[in-house]
Amino acid sequence: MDYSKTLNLPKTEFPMRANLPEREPEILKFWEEIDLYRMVQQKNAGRPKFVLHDGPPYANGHIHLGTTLNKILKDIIVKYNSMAGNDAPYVPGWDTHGLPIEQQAIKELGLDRRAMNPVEFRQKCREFALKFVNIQREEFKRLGIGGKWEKPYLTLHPNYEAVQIGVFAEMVKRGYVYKGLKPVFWCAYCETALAEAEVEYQDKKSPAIYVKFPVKDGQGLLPEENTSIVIWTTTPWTLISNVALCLHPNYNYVLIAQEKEKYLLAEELLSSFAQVTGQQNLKKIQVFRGQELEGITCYHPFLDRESIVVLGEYVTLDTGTGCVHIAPGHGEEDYLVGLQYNLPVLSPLDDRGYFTAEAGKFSSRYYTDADQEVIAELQKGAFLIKQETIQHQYPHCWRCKKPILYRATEQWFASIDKFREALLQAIQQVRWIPGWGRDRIYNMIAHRGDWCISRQRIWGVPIPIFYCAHCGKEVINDQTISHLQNLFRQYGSDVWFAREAAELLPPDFNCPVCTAQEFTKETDIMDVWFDSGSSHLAVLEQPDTWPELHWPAELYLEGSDQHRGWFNSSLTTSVAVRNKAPYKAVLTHGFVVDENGRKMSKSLGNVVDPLKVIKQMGADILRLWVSSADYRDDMAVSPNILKQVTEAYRKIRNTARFLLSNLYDFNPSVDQVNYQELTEIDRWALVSLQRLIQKALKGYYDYEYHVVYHTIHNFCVVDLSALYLDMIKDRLYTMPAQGRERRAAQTVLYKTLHVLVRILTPILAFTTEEIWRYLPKKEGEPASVQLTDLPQVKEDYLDLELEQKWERLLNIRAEVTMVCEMARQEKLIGNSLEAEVTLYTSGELYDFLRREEINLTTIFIVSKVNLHQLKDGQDACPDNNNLLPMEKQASYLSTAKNIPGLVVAVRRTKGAKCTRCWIYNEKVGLNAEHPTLCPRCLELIKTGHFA
RNA sequence: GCGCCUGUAGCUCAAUGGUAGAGCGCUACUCUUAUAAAGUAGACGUCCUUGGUUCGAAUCCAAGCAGGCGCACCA
Repeated sequence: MDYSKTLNLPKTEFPMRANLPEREPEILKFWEEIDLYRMVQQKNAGRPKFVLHDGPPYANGHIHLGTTLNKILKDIIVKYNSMAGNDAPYVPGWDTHGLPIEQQAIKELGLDRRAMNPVEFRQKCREFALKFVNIQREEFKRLGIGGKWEKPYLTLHPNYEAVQIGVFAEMVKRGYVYKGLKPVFWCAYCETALAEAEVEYQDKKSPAIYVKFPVKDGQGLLPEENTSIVIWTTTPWTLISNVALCLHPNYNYVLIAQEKEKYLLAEELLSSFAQVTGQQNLKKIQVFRGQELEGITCYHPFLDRESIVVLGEYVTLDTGTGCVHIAPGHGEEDYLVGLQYNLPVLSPLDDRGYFTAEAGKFSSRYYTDADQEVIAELQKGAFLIKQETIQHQYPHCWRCKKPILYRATEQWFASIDKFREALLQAIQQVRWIPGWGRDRIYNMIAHRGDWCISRQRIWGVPIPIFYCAHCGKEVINDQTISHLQNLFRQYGSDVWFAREAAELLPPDFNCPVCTAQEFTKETDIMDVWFDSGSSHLAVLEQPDTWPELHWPAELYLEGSDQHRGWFNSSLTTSVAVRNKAPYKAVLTHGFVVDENGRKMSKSLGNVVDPLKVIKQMGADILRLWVSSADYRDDMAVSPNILKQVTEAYRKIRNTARFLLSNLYDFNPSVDQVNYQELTEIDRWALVSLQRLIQKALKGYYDYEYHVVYHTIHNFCVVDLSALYLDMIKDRLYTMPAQGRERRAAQTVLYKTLHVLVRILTPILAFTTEEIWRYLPKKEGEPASVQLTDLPQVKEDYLDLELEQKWERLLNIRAEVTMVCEMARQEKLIGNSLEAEVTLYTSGELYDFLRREEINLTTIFIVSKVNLHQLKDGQDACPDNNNLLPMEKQASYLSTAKNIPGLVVAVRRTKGAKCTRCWIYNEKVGLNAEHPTLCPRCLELIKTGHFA
């Protein structure tokens, strides 16, 4: 007879193979059909708000692994909060303005922006940006990210722009904005000022020259005759704008003589100077302290101009001569020194990098071409000591990759100094995770210069300032701004480019200064960092559009590079107009690197494309990867690592599948067994489950998802797969289907899966939904697992005494399985059910085992366990005299090392295998009708009590 | 160059200053009633390096190396 028909073997439709690339889109469709995000919001209405404000990715390409990591982390946080008693809305956003989009639009659409009218050009940029918003939106959704995708925020939305110019105006009102002539990074090719963030450093070859500045007035310290201060520069063209020479106040400068000439330079650089220039026989005449020489004047070598000696701490001695030529119009530090000494700022260059008439004989030359002319000019006057070519790192435009220059132009600035203290104080009110983020942004703010807000570009939000055509005064006030805001809300910022100034001002508007009625408008637009930096007001505080949000946000979460970026610009605008940070906490993550810790780059060939991973393995694999590692550090990814993640995924999935397959006939509403009626093994499983909940919830709470991952994975592998599930198989398969014993095990399986599926939901969004569909439901349970709440620890299940006892039992079990393995190696047994185990022990341990005796075969999963008490004084050393005669032939192991006082002996059981339950029993064969059954199975079959 | 962070088994992570652990992967074995599953066992570590503090250092300190991020690469 085939007794397997009388067993309750596992059964489920839940597929073992995930086939995520095909299954996930189905689930996505389901979520859309039921409008899951809205349902989650409804479920959480009235709960405490947890607003995670989305940092807007830039809409100019497909998503990459960095944005994937960021968005998945955000989604885990939002899903966790949504299931942990909070109302956690998520409004995604995009950064849609700026130079990169302009340039890509130009390139991809073949536009000539000079030939187009600005409104038309902006339309193309908008289309380009919106195209990628749509692409990225679908890509993010595919990752399982939940949010208000149908109503995201875009920095190009009319209302957003209106709020943004309001922020700017408020800053003007508070006196934080000024127009200044200041050197900024300038790209002559792109014809615009660049933000610091838009600059990258690359190798460049430059001429390096040593130049003589003849002393005009040595102030009694330096002789004037044939005496020069020697400077070194790698940008000869900037000499045209030279107005000073800078020395370090505390360095020694030496006056040396070579033949008739005398040179002044830093003492420490004398030898390198001699070497480079090939000058020999240099005689030291006198040594000065830099600060002594302040105020000495020199002749400009080829212009009719004086150059004065000034002092600066920033002068270094690594290259050059320790004497730095100063052109305040062409360098940040030059400019600062210039301010200190009230030096003129010369910057005779136009937007395209050509010298203006102001440059005299150099006018209309391209600035780099002027290098040679300057050198020629120096040679002509014998002011050039030496020329060489050096390779150094030089700032380049991040878009066109061309070298850039420093150029003083009229720009609008935010004066950080005016509210730096407030910024620093606001930083102290924020929780920075990890803690070092605070120091990082604090130091950054403490040292940053003024914020250059202007960009000489088209695709952005205009700086909303008018100029009186009569008196030239700039005009911006509540009246003009609120009028403009209305226009922006109606027409978007395009209106600024489409209309003349008069059509942008309130009717009959007069200049507040001179009452004139004619105006021009500012042509600069704002830095895109001002766009995204205004999002906290343009999004969080717009109840008409997003009533679910509030200001300030509970959390910002971005990569650690955003300390200088979005965290910074958002803080700046927020403190400027609200005196407070826009976020209560800031969490940062590291960057994606390869398995060797190197950054991803095309040239290294180590780039992992998330879209490919989704196609090949599924989004849940990416989500599990994000959860698997500690993101506060850099996150490594490689095919090998993804493979490992996939293995873990399979284990989790298959564990869930096994639980499901044993719940096929279980109705939680009627079949659950009371705690009091559970076996000890079951209760122990529930203790383990509580430990899982504890650890996982703490991991979520602490933003440590790798702890959650490891805890869950470990639980599946050890507590369930290796222990509990293995131990209860007999009960599940062979005992009466509806009997208390089997229902007890099923009760635990059910509770376990119900916990597992929920506690995994923030991470494995798709798979948990799939599991949820198969899970036996009680009435009233929601259609999506995301509409449930996370499990809580049930204190009643935390039986500490039981837990301790089981720790001991499992240690003994480990010992037994090891001895079984030895027996197996010796081909004494195969399946552990072929083993009969004898435990030799005494004293307390014997008493302990005696009390647990009935459970031991189940725990060890063997057919028989004998307990043998050693006599007093006998120890449990592997002394054959201690063993029963039959065990002398058996495989055995002393375990004095691991479990003192215990010897485990294993032999092949004498009984025969019951063909129903596979347990070996000496009484198999006694019944003629069922000669292959053990007494237990016989009883069940005879009474028909197995269904 | 400067600042911050990181550096434990092939991988992902643990380890109040007290004999370095887990899981995965790998190898071998077992099972065939979770089966493109499941169980058991085994091997695998100069805890980045070098100094120092300490009775004792993966852990504290210093220097260095490697990687990441940021600042600056100036003249």
